[in-house]
Amino acid sequence: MTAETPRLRADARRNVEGIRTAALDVFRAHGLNSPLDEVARAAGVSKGTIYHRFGGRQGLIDAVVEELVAERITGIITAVRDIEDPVERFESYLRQIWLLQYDEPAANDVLLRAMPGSDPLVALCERASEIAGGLLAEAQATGKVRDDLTSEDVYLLIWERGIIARACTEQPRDGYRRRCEYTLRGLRSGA
Amino acid sequence: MTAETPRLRADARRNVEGIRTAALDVFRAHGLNSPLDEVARAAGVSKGTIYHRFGGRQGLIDAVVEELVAERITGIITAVRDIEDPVERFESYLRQIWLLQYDEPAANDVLLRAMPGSDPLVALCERASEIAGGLLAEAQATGKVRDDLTSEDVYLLIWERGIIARACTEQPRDGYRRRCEYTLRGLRSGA
DNA sequence: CCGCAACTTGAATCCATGGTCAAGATCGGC
DNA sequence: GCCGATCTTGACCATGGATTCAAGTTGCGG
Repeated sequence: MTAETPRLRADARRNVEGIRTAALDVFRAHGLNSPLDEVARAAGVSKGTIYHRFGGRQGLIDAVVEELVAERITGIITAVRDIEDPVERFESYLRQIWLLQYDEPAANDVLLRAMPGSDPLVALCERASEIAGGLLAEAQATGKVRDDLTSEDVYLLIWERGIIARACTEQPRDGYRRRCEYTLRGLRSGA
Repeated sequence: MTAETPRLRADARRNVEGIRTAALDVFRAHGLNSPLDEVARAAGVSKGTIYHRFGGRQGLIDAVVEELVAERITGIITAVRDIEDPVERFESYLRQIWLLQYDEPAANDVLLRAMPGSDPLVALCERASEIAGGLLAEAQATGKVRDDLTSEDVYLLIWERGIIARACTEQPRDGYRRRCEYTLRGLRSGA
């Protein structure tokens, strides 16, 4: 694993690292659809180099996604496990995912399945979806969460938030968060 | 008012009408950002003619917006007036606006204030916002609607729905509607 | 019917982005 | 140090939409 490829020339290795770093910055700030030109500029190379080294946007994303996003999402998944109350657990999961979508455009792109070509991403999304389904079922079992809510709904609620978060750059985080709470509140069983 | 402009030649008048009609169709179907090419094709003229006659997208929009959208929105406003229960009235207003946003991309563009240059649109939006504020206040007075909800929130809830509706083309109307209900439900006072 | 003003056209320009590639620059083994 | 293999560059093409305008077409008053 340390040297599967014939080994790169020193300058190439330096560039690969520089590009990865730049991509992390740019993607974090503006999402996975940022112009590659911008990444190139940030890395101090020309975009041709990115295509040469990573084969295009998809390859570049694959090369940084783990560090960029995966740990954030798995972090939420594990953090939520410790919560006792199933309702609390379910709501906390959604809340955190929704905030992640606001805070990290790149994570948002991943959750929106904006990159259907990337295997690790798809896997991650599916894992998250399954988890959400489980949390939902447990929460519903308490009778405190609407039972007409489906896994599909939850997926779509996340999708909707993603769309919003994308457009939200200007909007203050606090209002966003509050409106998330309203929706969350609406998922509880009726009075 | 019948003939302020020197009077158009017959073919020009015919074209103006044709373009207006085509624009109504196209805008209704794909929103106010549809390529002008498409409008031109539908009208059987070249896009140059649209620029010549209307001075560009903005002018074209101004020329059709009344017929396109205004009556839909004012229709909702008046329809809602007859509802007795303030809570019901408020919720019905939101519900109908949200569905309008799904059903008519053009109306949605208007509500999203996507065209800040057009006076009648801005006026219409402001009127709608005021109405919404009033409905909210009355609904809150019953104690059945969260009193931490602000007019600003309501505006933003509509904005959020608009963003979603824009991206929603594929999504079934029914799910959209259901998720609207969830949010609506979340606006009621807590248990 | 003429002839000009009014109209229309579509080719041209611009912009922003994704993506490619021949040619020149540089590394590093010998 | 030399020279070929490896890298990088930046100019180039393509796409899709907005916008303009010179040149050609057409209505219509006289």
